[in-house]
Amino acid sequence: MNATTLLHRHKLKKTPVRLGIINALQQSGTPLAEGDIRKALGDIYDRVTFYRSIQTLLLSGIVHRIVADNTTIRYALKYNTDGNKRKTDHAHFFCRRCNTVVCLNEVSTRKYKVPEGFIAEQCEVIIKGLCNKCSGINE
Amino acid sequence: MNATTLLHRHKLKKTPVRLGIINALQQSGTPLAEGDIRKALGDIYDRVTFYRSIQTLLLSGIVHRIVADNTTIRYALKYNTDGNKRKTDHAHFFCRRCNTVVCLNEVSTRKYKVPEGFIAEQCEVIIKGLCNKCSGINE
DNA sequence: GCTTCATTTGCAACATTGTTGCATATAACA
DNA sequence: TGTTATATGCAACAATGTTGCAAATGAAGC
Repeated sequence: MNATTLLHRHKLKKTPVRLGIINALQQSGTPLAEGDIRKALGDIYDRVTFYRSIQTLLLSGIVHRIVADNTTIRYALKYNTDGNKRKTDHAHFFCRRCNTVVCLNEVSTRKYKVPEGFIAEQCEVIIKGLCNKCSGINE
Repeated sequence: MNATTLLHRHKLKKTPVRLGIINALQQSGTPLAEGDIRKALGDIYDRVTFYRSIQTLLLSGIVHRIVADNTTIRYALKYNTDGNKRKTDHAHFFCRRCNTVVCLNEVSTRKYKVPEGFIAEQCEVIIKGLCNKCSGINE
């Protein structure tokens, strides 16, 4: 599904930044950081504009934010290229060597039992280690 | 186990900031943010000093950092008051209403299967929702 | 295509979390 | 008590994000 349709379905105005963000995320296999996305858009948009646009996309459920670490924030589309919504409850992998974040779409997060009186609404799982490209490299 | 012994066992100098951080975390039931800890120490130490001290405690394995959200960072002791090391692989709960973070010591993180070639070293689980104090409150 | 108007954007400023360099102060040990 | 490696404070900077306000623009109707 293309960016225009996606925005239209969510009743959002078709602005160049939003289109650019969606396209950049669609073209990238992995979740991207603010810097990556703005660079992909040619570094012509203000940081504030990026943050407001990504906020809109987050609230609309087009994009989700992955906080792998306090300084490692990535954004990923919630839609596959075929336009189907991805499973949202998947784990994420963070490679400590190349800093890449990978959506492990096939790894569902488990249900955890919380103490009496607590209400669990959401669960985030970040697995840290070495990715397939870095695990073979001697350090 | 008192703060002095803890530092001594880890071959760390006994400085007022380190002692203060450990005492503040020991006295608090829940993980604390930078601001909470520095306030508990009377707001007399520089932020840089706090960060360098907490870094030392993190590297020594006395303390661990919980990143519930990019703007919600908390620190907690890895030792119980009896001096025994806590299980480190426990889930954390983040209350979206009162912003409290709770170590769910009795909730162990599960083992997740990662794709071929990936090496999982660590796993962080953050469960978000309402804590026992906030779940009963009508909003 | 043009007008209108709500929405978006850019700029300036500020907040939070964290780091680095360098000079000074201090804990620990002999 | 003196020595020395380590800790601290201050100034500066970086990354991530937010808010206010004026100017620009997308979308819808005519």
